[in-house]
Amino acid sequence: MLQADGTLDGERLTERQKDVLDAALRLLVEEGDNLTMAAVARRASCSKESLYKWFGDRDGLLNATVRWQASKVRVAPVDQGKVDLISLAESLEGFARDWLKVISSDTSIALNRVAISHAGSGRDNLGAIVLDNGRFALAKRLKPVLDAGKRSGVLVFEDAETAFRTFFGLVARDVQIRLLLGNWPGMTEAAIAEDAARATRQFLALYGARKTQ
Amino acid sequence: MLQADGTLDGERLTERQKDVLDAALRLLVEEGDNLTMAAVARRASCSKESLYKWFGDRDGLLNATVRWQASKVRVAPVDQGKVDLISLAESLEGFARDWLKVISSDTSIALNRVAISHAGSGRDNLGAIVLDNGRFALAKRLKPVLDAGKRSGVLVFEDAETAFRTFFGLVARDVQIRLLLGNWPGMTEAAIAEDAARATRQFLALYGARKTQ
DNA sequence: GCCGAACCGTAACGTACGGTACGGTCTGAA
DNA sequence: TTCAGACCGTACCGTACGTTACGGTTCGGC
Repeated sequence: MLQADGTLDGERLTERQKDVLDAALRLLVEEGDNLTMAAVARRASCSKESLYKWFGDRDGLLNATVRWQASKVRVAPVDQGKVDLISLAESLEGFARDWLKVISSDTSIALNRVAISHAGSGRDNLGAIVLDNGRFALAKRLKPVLDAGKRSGVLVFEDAETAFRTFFGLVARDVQIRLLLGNWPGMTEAAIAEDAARATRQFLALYGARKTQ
Repeated sequence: MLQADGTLDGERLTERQKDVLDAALRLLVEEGDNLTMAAVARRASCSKESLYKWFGDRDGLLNATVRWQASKVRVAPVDQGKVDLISLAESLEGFARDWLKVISSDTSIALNRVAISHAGSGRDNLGAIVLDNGRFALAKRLKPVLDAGKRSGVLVFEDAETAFRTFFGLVARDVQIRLLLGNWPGMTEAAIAEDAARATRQFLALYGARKTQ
């Protein structure tokens, strides 16, 4: 079983269980929400009995799988040393690239799909987990950068939250919803880079102190 | 049965069938994808046999329901007469308000959820239908406005598609994905108006010819 | 009034799948 | 050697639900 408090959860998992969750995750990417307990057991070469012993029930398994993937994506905080405009722009562009790469990845799409499918039905909603480790984690990492830019006079805004959300919108646009709905075969590396650059340029045009360049 | 060609489809439906689809739609909003044929029949006061006769199978019923709702949202094209900046801004703001109202509505959330749940599994993907009548329909209505603004010198851009997508991103930001994932109790009328105004302001700051005001 | 079509309500069928039980195997400790 | 625990594989159970079948009712046309 997995602890219910929403705190750190990568712990308390044996290596075997992690392997099983990896198998479940791969299966989730391939088959979507209509995976069966038997299929997971077969893929992971474990017994259904063990699945139920470890994760309680199907919802528990899905929950653990989502948490397991989330715990893998946790990233290091960024350095706030440099605050000039070009380094800030580079930082923003990096964030944009990373985010686009994440939301266009197979696993992100699969996880968001299953979380959306279960929205408002499962007792513990996967949507909150996905959001916490996706959009909200991004905000938590990006806001210090924005604040640093504001303190150093490179950026000007009053509310960091709305500034972040504007950046978010400029980066993501309609990409995520289209991918979730099955549109678009997938974004190439070049398209991601171009989109990130454009979004950064537009964001600086809106929130940059003065167009020094 | 419903014709398979993706053309206009509000036709070929008797009033009775439309009532049934309305009932199915309400049930879809309430219960999500886990609605049962029996529940639809009970809610619509019709027999399961009729459901199967009219719509083939469960997928067919879902498909018809989505198409039915889509056919109801079809809107009139906008007038392109006025092209000065303030009327253009008003027009954009109206689009933004409408779009925010749509994506935060119960039925839109429910339809997107079921379309996402079935992405890549159902033989006819609901995702395409939802996109065609949502994001793509919006683009088709908005682009003439953007082009008119460009011709009259109020807006300056090279590609209408990317301009539209920027506007889309500025309006929607993280609203839709958060709603689909179960976050946010719902946007108030005031918040929608404020967001629409902000998005329009930002879009004009990026694509307006010169800040005449 | 009679007939067939359309339809309602309900009962029944088949099956996929969540969940459980159980026998067999391995391992590590006493 | 033996015992306990963890685990695999598989068979099994119960049920929900998609799908079909059928008797009864309404209704429009002759």
